[in-house]
Amino acid sequence: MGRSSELHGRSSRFRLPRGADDAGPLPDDTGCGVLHVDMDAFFAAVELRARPELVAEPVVVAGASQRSVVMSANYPAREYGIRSAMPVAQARRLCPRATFLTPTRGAYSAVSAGVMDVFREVTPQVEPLSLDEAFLDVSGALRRLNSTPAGIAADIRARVVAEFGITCSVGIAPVKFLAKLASGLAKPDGMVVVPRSEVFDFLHPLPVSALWGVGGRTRAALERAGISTIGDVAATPVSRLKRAVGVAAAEQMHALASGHDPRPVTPDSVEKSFGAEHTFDTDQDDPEVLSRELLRLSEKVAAGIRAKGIRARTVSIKVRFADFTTITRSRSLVEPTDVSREIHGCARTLFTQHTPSNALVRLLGVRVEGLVSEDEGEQLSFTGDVPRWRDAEVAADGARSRFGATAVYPASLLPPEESSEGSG
DNA sequence: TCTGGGGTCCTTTCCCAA
DNA sequence: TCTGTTGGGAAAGGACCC
Repeated sequence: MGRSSELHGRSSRFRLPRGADDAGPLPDDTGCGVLHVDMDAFFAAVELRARPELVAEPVVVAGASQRSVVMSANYPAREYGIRSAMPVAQARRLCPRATFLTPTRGAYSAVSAGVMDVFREVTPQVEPLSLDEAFLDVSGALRRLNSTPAGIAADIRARVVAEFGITCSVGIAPVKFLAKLASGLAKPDGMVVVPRSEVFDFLHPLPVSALWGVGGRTRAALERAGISTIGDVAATPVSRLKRAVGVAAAEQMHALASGHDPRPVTPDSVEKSFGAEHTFDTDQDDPEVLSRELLRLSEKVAAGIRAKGIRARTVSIKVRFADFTTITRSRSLVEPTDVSREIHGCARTLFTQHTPSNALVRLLGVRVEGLVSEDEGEQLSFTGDVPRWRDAEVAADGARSRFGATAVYPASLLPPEESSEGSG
């Protein structure tokens, strides 16, 4: 999703027209071991399976709150200029007759898991990037499947449509970054091969914003230095790039622009952090509301890491004020924890230390970092009540998994009249 | 126009210890 | 003992991605 639209119209000779993958001859894909598969308008496509009458109409998936943004828009909606991450109010102005659907909890994960299983039948070398996209390294599977990368891509596309009723696009290239660019150009419902011999013809006319890691700020900095295409980046000395964008970005950018991307497809990436955040419908300064939200987020984070069997060493909070300025504050614990009472205690301390009591708050977030597996993070220094709190929270996890997410929660999360009656 | 929620990675700054 | 340097880790924030 995202930036493919600005790339379209360029390098279109690399794109296989719809149907070409099972009809005409496939292009030279020798040495193109990496596939990037990306679902087309994923959330909208999943919703439209249940609403086939809307397929040709503009459809937007977005939250119901006034402050929601577009999560996904189908291609008819995109013709009106609607894009993901756009405020819903703006999307309604662009296309008042569009159908706005609220996301179906759980549906996208289920479809995603099924699609990823299809990929893993092709090769174990599958690296999911998000619910709707993944890299596959098929170089080790060619002989076993007696196929080519483009042939495998065509099979995957056919299976995803047949089994899940949604379309996907595939980029096929020698390295990850090129495969990802190629899938963007393939959208919607197509595939693009970047033959090894034509990497520079494909890459160098593209705008710098097509490079991984180049967003609005970096593009502006590059343009100030007179650099606007990927070919310009490749032709610019690294020392000059470093002055424009910093050391790490310059080195990465120059390598990518030269067609180098040493990153392997890695199936087992380790998570670095886990968090939850919430934007209020209206800005809040009520200490009661803010405190309750901080507890809810801490509970959610703690339950999340317990479910994954991990503990966290560092707790951080995020506070966005009414004027959209945002602070993050963090603190490391003596021992890693997965107990919400401890996470909440730390989050509450950070919040009271760093937020003026009358501040209007737009968003609150709780995140944990420094993750270790449960056995690594054995809590030897537990004192007093902590093990009992942990036992209680684990028991609540069990009840929630059997009776639903709202089965058990702290009394302080109940509306005032209920909590005063002591239920919960 | 009015900006979600989930993440990763990098840079800068500060503090502490050697 | 005092001062300066260096290096590492933690914290904070920014940019970016989907």
